[in-house]
Amino acid sequence: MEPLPTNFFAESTVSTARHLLGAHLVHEHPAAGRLAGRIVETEAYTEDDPACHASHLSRNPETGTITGQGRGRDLFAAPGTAYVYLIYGVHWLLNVVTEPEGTAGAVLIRAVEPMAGVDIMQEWRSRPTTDLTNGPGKLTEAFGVDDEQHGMDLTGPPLYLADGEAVPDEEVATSSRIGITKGVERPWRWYVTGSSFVSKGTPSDQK
DNA sequence: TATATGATTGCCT
DNA sequence: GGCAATCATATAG
Repeated sequence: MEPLPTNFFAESTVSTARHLLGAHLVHEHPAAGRLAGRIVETEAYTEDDPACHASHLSRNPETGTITGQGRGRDLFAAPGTAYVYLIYGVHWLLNVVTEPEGTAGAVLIRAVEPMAGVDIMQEWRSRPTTDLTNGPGKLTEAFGVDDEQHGMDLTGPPLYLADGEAVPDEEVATSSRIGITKGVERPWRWYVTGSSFVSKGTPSDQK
């Protein structure tokens, strides 16, 4: 199980999100040891996407200067960089920055299937196994991820993405993204059908 | 400067 | 099913 290389994340955000299904999220935690899970749900956010944190920013192609302030600036970082942010003042969400440096984009890791360190995850979350990592805010708690990991390179330890068995198209479904109010029509959520670790959210284009 | 909102979750009725 | 938690950032004034 090898770490995914930087160029894996340099391709388009949308295809990266699709191909991240089946890959592994690994955290070699300094205190708790090795935590790992198989990715079963992702979402894509791109530079021209109204739902993206970088949507209100712009970049001068000549100078590379980014106009505007805030966390979205970090979406222009090098591919494979961790983008971790606080949502609702309560939960941390983990993204992987995509596209070449200077172009904004990221894939949100929404759900994983626990593979290693389940006992630790259970200790930290005190919930049933199937409710440990089946949501973006849940898996960061289970993996011990917060703003300490923001900006880290995810192509090597301690926190990284590793290859896994590819998920065939027959086992992959798409939908609109969950919990957003802008860019609702874009079908940029991918998940593994039949996995009991996919999040329970409702796609934003549904009632 | 002030107010509203969000890539969510879990507890309460 | 309803809603509070809790804060960074966006947007209004």
